[in-house]
Amino acid sequence: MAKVTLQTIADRLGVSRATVSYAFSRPDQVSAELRRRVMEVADELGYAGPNPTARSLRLGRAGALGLLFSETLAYAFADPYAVGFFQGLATAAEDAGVGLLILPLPHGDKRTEPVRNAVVDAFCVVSLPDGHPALDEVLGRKLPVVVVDEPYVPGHPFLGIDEPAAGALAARHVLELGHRRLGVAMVGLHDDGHIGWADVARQRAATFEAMRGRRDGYQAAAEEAGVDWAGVPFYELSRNSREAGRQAGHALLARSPRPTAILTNTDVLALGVLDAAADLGLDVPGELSVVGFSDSAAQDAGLTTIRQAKQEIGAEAGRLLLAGAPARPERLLFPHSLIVRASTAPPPLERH
Amino acid sequence: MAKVTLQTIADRLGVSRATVSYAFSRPDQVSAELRRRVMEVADELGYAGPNPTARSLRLGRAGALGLLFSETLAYAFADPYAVGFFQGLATAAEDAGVGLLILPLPHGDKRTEPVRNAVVDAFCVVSLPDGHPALDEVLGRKLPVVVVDEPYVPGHPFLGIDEPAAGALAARHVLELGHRRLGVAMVGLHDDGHIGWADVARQRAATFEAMRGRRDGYQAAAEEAGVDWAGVPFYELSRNSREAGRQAGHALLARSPRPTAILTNTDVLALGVLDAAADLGLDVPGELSVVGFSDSAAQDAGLTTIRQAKQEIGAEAGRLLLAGAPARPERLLFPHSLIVRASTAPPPLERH
DNA sequence: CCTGCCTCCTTAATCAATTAAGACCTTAAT
DNA sequence: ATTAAGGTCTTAATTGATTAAGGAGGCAGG
Repeated sequence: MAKVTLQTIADRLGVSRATVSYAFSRPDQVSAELRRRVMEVADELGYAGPNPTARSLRLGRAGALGLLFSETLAYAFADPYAVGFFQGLATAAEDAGVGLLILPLPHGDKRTEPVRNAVVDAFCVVSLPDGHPALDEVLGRKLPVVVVDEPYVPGHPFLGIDEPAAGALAARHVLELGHRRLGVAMVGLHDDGHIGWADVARQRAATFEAMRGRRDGYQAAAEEAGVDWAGVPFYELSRNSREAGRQAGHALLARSPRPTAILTNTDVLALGVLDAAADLGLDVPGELSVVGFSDSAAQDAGLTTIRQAKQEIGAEAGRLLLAGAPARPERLLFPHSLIVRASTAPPPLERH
Repeated sequence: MAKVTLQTIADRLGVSRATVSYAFSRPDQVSAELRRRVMEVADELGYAGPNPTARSLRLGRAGALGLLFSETLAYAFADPYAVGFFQGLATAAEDAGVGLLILPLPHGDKRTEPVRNAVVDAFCVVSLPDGHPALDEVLGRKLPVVVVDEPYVPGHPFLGIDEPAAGALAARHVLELGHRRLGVAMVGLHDDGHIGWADVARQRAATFEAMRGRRDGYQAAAEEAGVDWAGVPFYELSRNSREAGRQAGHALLARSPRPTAILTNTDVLALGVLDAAADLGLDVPGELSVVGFSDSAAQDAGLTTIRQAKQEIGAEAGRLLLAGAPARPERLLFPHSLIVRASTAPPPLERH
């Protein structure tokens, strides 16, 4: 079965290729009778319709939006925050009738061919660490780009929240409740797979801008309240999973003196910290307060968290990229808010 | 800024287009010195690299896998079963270095251009109702296709579980515990948005093959145990959400006599039924048993459910499509198993 | 009969690359 | 001096479509 193209059909009918093309894509340009015959022959020969790649080439549009995640896809789909963002973006893509091309970025691997070869009209970059090679590759494509959450790339629209402000809001909440012995569990600061305590220098050196900003907010609020940040135990994770959160929880809760409030930068991590507290028979919020982030998995667990407009961000990213006119390079900050649920309360009274 | 192509660079350097192409894609075919100059000029002119569409056309490979869902994307991402499947497929795509092109299929709309124009090497179709127009469109593309869950398309590989057997397994579990008054809540039977009671005729006429099979399993097990199926209240939903499950739960639990066991075809629905039970102050499993499906959201809630190998199915689908050699059109059934947790128990004793 | 206007179709340029085959020059071996 | 072998670049065919411009024929109106 040789390849069937427009030309094959044209030859069969003794007409020109152009005519066959018109029969498919502009029926009014061709007599009904001939069109019928074209379709008949196409059917007979098993023609698969105008080749989309050739069509794309000629028309100069790919009909797809490229999507880049730092994490492997398997992991990205597991993160409720990412899923929320996806939903928003997908809705925008749907409205525009374009596909969403999800590009894999294998972990350590530096293969960026998928980005170089992606047949897309624009890129949406989500949470790439500072200086990730794929980002250069994307910018090299000279297509419209928006960046979500991180990193900020001058000259392209940026969508996200005011991370330091959001972090400070979370921290201030427990500080205002009276907590002074804080603990922090964070994921997504570095790319190196490190798990364990992180000192202030390492915290500051985080390669992921958004998380770095979030942490800066924690610290600023703590210092504002007179808490010495260097004394705050800070546990770093490499995977955003409930199990990882539990591990961090155990590490933090084993400290003496034990923290009375733990800040986490994802809800999933916070759930794990709650697991750890349960393991130790600690009452939440009586003996321990826990704050999550994103309001992605928090509701059922009664978790206090920071809500961010995931879906709105995704939808707006899609809209910017599909609008036709190139978007102005603005820094668009979306609202966030503190959602107080049942995982935070004033600290237990000190014993004397 | 005019368009920059290989030719632009070639003209600038007074060499042929072929040479420039070689400089980019086969460095060993060109002297180091010339290659350096090519790169220099490319940089200077702001060349974005070989056009992926043209490249795709020439090479005859798109570097992407098309993915089709019946649901809108926003909804698909919200379903934990779908997410699990995604993860498996994404991993396979990642390994092969190809992208995943997610194609939108707007709800009622019959626009199938996205499928016609998708630049992909193969399609993976997931859970399309019988006779969905997009399926014809996909088959018309004459590319490799695998179908997951439904519908079965002769001539193409099919991946899924033995739905009637899995359904029967779920039903048999509660029947063996002694339940005789069953209730059923199902989603994804029809495409018409109907919410409410469904009689046997309507149940049988379901356009989604997998769910139809699952239901057949329920009925077979019930009749095997001597339960009259026509007397089993059957509530149909159009959305797979916790809230929908709650609605179905209330409808079913308001029946007299009240069912002692409720079968649902998704875990999310089952959670909603548990909510309804809680609303009514019913003890689960003391007064009511609930069975979910998929083991996607069941663990934390202690839900008895049927586990299916979501990720494995996704991974295998990817492998089949990316293997190079066309896959044999087999019906691949993956294992499923009953996971008994805390939501099922023998029915309460009858009062006299 | 001539003109103008449709309708239907063809011609040919264009989109932006890849790559087998061949030309040309230099160097090394016989 | 002759031949072979490399290295470097060019020629030209190929991938599969879209579409502006133009031509041929039919038909109506002046």
